Amino acid sequence: MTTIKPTPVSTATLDQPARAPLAPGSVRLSQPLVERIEEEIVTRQLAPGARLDETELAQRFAVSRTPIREALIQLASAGLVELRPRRGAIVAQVTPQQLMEMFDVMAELEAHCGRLAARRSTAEEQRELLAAHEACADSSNGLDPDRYFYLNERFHQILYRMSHNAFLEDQVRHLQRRLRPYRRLQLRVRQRVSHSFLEHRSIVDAIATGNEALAADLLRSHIQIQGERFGDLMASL
Amino acid sequence: MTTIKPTPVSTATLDQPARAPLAPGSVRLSQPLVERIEEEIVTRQLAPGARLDETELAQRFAVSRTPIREALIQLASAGLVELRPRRGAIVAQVTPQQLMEMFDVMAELEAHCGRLAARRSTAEEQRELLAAHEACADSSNGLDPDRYFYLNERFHQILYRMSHNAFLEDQVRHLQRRLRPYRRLQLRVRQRVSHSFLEHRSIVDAIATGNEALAADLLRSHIQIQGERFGDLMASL
DNA sequence: TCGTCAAATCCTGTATACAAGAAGTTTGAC
DNA sequence: GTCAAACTTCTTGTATACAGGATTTGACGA
Repeated sequence: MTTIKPTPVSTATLDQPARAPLAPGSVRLSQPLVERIEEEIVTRQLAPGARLDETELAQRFAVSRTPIREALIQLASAGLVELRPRRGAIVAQVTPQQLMEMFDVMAELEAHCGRLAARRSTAEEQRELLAAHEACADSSNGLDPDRYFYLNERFHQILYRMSHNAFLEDQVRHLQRRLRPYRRLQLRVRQRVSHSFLEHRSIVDAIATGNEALAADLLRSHIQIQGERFGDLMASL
Repeated sequence: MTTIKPTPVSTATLDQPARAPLAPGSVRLSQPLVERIEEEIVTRQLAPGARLDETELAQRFAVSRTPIREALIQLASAGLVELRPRRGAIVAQVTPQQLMEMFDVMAELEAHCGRLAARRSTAEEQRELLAAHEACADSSNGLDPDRYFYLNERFHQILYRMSHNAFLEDQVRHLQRRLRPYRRLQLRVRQRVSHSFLEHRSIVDAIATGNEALAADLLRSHIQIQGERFGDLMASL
């Protein structure tokens, strides 16, 4: 796995990335509906544990039960919904334990992205990453965490692409999305935004200088902080 | 992430593991049907690129199109099937490039399992792993690769559990299943079985002595070999 | 002979109907 | 008054019907 991918040129936007054809969970089928429900789960409009009545959802979204069921199955596959046979669907309840486990895997995957990015990324991509980092500067004072959250997500997504491993990119993006509400809360912890911004700087440098081990370690720590400082996070819920 | 999980006691069998409630893709809904189709895909009865006609499948499995559709959506979420809107489903075509990418991620995840196992596993679990390794001995001469394949899978699954990270265990098991047909082929490469067996021995030792870095490195190499020596594998197709 | 266009056919996506199981309620007995 | 059992109601899981888009087939023209 040391060869450089021939065609790193991706025209995908960050909001609608060109996914690999095998992208897990990227079922392009009545996608708007899935995304609408997903949005309500991610934003906590539909709280964890809430029952997802098929008939009720069907009425609310003005469709029949069939597409609702199919959407719920997709969301269950993504881990956002729990399907209890013959007893209906509920919004998945994530325990602190599970959350820590997920952050742990996330840290490992991002670390690997960093390692591969340091090994394979082009100068052009590195400039792009730096630009994304610098774009965060204005909102790194912690006054507008939502804006920083968005730009931070952008920064990481560029990093994923730089791994030149579309499968890895897809897996880590899925996890990023799934952890979204918790990452968002995390940024409200005191000083987290400014620290995050500083850490990004070192990450950019490590990748630019091709320091694979350092890039991996920095990214692992960068993500793990969110998992370890977990008391703060749970307290803010 | 250095704390040890309090309850490592798992009564799950290897064939039907007790999955975490958030287990991605573990939608327990008409599961037999999903598994039957999955089996045909994994065993190449349904070859990559083959059209999956809903009506035809419905007739063949003696159900209506509805459960078939729901099964296909689940399989698409798992990456085994590609759903092309309004144009039907086909068995996912995995390019060598994608396969290498998947093996790369697999190597990283298994390496992390090894690291965590070295850190957290109990003496009891380590004995279990050793037993699973020793059970491979009889079929490590390469004369019965299918039997070794099964025992090898068992060995790795015990390892996953030893990470004490149910989410990681689930993710890596999914990938293991998805790469199954290719791993199977890999074992037919000359000397691979005997080498694999020897590598397991070092892995067991590294974990037993709590050497996290070594366990991770050994496992990474152990898996990467399968991805890297891919030329041999493709030639055998 | 090959390419193009059109009609017919097929298949998917969605709605709806129905049956079976789960949950909730009421009634009866102790 | 409390507990249990049976009944009612609700919800899920599956079958089926139908509409609209995709594909295929056939004919016509270059």
